[in-house]
Amino acid sequence: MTVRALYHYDEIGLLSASERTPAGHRRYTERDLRRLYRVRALRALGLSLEEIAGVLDGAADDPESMRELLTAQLRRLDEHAELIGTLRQRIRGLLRQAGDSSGPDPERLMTTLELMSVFETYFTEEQRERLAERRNALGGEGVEAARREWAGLVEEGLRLVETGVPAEDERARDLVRRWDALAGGFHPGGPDGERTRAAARRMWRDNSAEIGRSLPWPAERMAGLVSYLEQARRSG
Amino acid sequence: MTVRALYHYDEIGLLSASERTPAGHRRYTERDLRRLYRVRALRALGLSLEEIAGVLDGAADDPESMRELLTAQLRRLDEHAELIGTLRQRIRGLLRQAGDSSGPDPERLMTTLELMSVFETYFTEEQRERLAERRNALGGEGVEAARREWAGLVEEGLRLVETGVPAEDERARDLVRRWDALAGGFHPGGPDGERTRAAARRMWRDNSAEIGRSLPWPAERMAGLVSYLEQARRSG
DNA sequence: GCTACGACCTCCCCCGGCGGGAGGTTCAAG
DNA sequence: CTTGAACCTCCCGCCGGGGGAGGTCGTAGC
Repeated sequence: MTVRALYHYDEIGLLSASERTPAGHRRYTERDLRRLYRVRALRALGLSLEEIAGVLDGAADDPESMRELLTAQLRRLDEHAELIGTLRQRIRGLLRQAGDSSGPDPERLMTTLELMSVFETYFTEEQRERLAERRNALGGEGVEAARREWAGLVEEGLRLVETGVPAEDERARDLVRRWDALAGGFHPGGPDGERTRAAARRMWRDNSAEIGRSLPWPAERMAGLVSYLEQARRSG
Repeated sequence: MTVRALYHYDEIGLLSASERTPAGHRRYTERDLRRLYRVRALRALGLSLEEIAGVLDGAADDPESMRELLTAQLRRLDEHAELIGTLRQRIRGLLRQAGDSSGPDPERLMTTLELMSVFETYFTEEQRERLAERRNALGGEGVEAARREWAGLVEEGLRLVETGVPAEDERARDLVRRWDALAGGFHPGGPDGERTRAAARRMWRDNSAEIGRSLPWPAERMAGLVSYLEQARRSG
C-alpha cells in the first residue's frame, strides 16, 4: 500500500481520513481503517473502485447488492478465463507452426497472422465459432481430404482460365458447383450458412492476393481464378 | 477497427500510411495494409503495441524474437489464468459464506473481507501459500478439532486474566506453550515456520480488536488476552 | 534551542490504448 | 453548386495510480 493510493482514494471520494491534524496531516480513524481493509480486499478480487464505492456506501440499504456484485464479478472472471484459454490455444498453435519445420519460417508465420486478421474482419466472432465447430466435426483427416480435393479443383480452374475457356462455359459452371459443394461442408446449415458463405465470397473477392500468399500457387494466378469463378457463378 | 486507432498507431510510429494525397489524406498501400493485419493479429493475442512494434521491426534481424515473444506471452497468460482461478475460488468461498445461513449476514461478510486484507498485510503471498498447504494437509476435521481445542484455551486464558493470575505464573506459561503447540500445526517447518509464526504474532498484537470481531468473544477481552499471553511469553 | 532528516502535504504531468468532440477541409454524388 | 459524408489536426477524458517538484511538519540528537 503506497501513500499515493490513499491520496487517490481521497480524491475520488472513496476513502478520506475523517480527521486532520491542525497541520493538515491526515488522521485515519479506526473506522477509516476498517473501510480501507474492505476496499483493499474488494480490489484484490478485481472490482473497480467505483463498484467498491457503490457496494460499501449502499450495502446498508441493500444487503443483496454485495452478493449481486460478487456473482457478476464471478461471471466476468469466467469470461476472462475463457478468453485467456482461447488465446493460449492460438498461441500454442502458432508456436507449433513455427517450430515443427526444422528452420523457423517467419514469413509463413506472418502470413498466418495476416490471415487471422482477415478472417476476423469478415466473420463475426459467432460465425467463427460455428465454422470452428464444423471444422472440428470434419476432423483432421476430413479437412486434409477436402484440402486435397480443393487443390485438384484449383488446378482444373487454372487450366480453364489459361486455356481461354469462357466463364460462361458449362465446364466453368460445373467447376463452381463442385467448388461450392466442397466449401459447403465447412459452413453451418440454415441461413447462418448462407451468411458465412456470402462473407467468405466477399473475403475471397477483396483479399485474393493476401489469401493466395499462403497457397502454393502464385497470388496473381489465384486472383485471376477467383474473379473468373465469380463471373461463372453470376452467369449461372 | 476505428479510424482513431489508425491515428494512434500513426502517432506512436507503429504504422503510418506511407503516402498522402495532396490534400493530406492518408493513403495506405498494400504493404501498410499487410502490416496492419499483423498488428491486429498480434494485438488480438494480447501483446502490447510496443512489443508488436519491436517484433515487426526487428523480426528480419532476429527470426527467433517472434518465438520468444509468443512463449513469453504464453507464460503471462498462464500466470493470469492462475490468478483468475484463485480469485474465482475466493469469490465462490465468499458467496458460500454469504449464502449458507438463511438470512444474508453482510456484517460477517465485511469482517471476512477485513480479515483477508489484514492477512495479506502481514503474510507474503508465498507464506500464505505455505499456510494454505498446511491447512489442506490438516483437512476439514483437523481444522475443526483445532478450532474447538483453541476455543477451550481461550476460555481458560480469559479465566486466568480475569481472576488476576499474573502473567509470570506457571499456569499462564503453560497455556502459552499449549497455545503455541496448537498454532504450530498450522505453520510450515523450518525457518519459514518461525517467520510465519512471528508474522502471526505481530498480526495479533497490532490487530487483536479487528480479528476479535470475527470471534465469539468480545473484542476487548480478546485484546486483553493477547497482551497477557504476550507478556507471559516474554517472561518464559 | 538548533539542526538535520524523514514524513507529509498539494499540484502537476505521466503511462496504455484508444474514445469522443470541436472546428476546419476535402471529396463524390446529385 | 450544393450537400452530406469522410477526412484532417488538436485537445481532453478514462482507470489506477507512479513519480517528482517544491514546500511544511515533526521528531531525534546535540
